[in-house]
Amino acid sequence: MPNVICWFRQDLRLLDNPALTDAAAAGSVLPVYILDDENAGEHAMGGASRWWLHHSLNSLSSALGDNLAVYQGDPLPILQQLITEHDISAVFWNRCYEPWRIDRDRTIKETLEQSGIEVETSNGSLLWEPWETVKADGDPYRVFSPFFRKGCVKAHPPREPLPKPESLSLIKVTEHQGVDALSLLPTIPWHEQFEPHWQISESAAHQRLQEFLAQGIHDYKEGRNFPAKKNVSRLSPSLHFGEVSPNQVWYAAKSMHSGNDLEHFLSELGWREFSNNLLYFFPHLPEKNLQAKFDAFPWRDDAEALERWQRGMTGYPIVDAGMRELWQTGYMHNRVRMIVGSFLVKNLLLHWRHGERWFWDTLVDADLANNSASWQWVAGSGADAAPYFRIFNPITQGQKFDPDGTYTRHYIPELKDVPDKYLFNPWDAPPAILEKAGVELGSTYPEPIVDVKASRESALAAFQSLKANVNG
DNA sequence: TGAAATGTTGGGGCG
DNA sequence: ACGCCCCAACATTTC
Repeated sequence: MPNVICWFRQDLRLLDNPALTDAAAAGSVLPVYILDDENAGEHAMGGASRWWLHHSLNSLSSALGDNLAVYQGDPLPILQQLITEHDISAVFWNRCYEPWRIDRDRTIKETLEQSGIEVETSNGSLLWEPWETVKADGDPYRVFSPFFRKGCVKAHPPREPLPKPESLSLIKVTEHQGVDALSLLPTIPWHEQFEPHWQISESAAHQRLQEFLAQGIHDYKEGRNFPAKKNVSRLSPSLHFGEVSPNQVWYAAKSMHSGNDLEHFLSELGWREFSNNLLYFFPHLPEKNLQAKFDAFPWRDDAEALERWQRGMTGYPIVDAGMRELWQTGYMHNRVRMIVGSFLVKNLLLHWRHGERWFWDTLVDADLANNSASWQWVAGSGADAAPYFRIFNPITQGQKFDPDGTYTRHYIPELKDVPDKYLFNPWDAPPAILEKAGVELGSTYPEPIVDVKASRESALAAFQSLKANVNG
């Protein structure tokens, strides 16, 4: 049996792992993980993601009998050294789709092949790879619905999940760094509050999936809008790191359900595909407006407002609840992501990149494709984006989607005794009611940072000026 | 995967 | 019985 490497990246699982399956069939497998901050540049993993990765790597290594060889640095020389030391004849990995990884991996593949090493790459992370989903004329889709219906679902069914490799003969390496040496945990114990909210392993991801399919998916279409309800899957971090594959989720959901709730859930997987598709064809998506006319947008520069938004101190309870959920759990419910995003961009008039950067650092599910595509969607500068005039009102959004205040009061305990009627606009409450609730605006909870009505109007004016610039 | 302004309709109170 | 006004409840338009 030849010796081969299985290079784990965003596929930290044993089931439905094409690269691992192929490697196991080819020979004795040296399983490797390499933390690469060198090639990532400004897209190096954020803090919350590193915390997740720390636990996920420990789980994976333990599932491999503590045989995962862990390194840090530029992967090419590390792989070359391993190839020499262990007489490796082939390297297997599942493809990643961030521009910097594509460039890096292309170089690695070419270099290794030139030195006579076999390199085999597979699709382990997407239902449809970007180059499969182009329009008839070869251009990529820019609108979600036709992309998903025609480009994806109609084209061909996703690959069916693979079982765990039948036999897996592992090569033991003792001189690697180990997970702890990667120093993935924050030095300030910010992450300790994450712990109660997450179980991080391949089997935990499957448990989460099964629980969602048994319960949360019922009424998904409506219930997913309510952050206090348990109608969202919360699988995003596991999909990002690959503890579960989209193929496994896709087929498990289809085998158990049908109808509207299923269709809407599958289309959320579709948005993940769409984001990856956009990033692939528009590699500057994380930095540059997809619609160039937004380059002229008169963003404000206001460090204090940004910090109040980050800390959940804007004085708008539904916004602050979301931002505090993010800080405390590494996650935010999707409805609330849209609300806080709209607030940053359209009420505070701060550049969407500030939001993108903050989410990148604080989300356990931070994903370059999803994060940048979604921020551009919110800002209106992206593909198939929310039109610029779609500005969420944080008061009515709160009243609509957290009607009894369960979610908001959980994250904003200082407002827990404010009656529903004033929970989302406490400044309108009669002084006696605030006093009774133990609230003193400006002291126990902030005054609103901006007036929604006025800031909405200046946002519309700003977008209007953009239009004028383009037309003349 | 909006919100606000404006328009329309229809029931009820009232002279 | 009738017109008029008010206003809620929708519907449409506009940003």
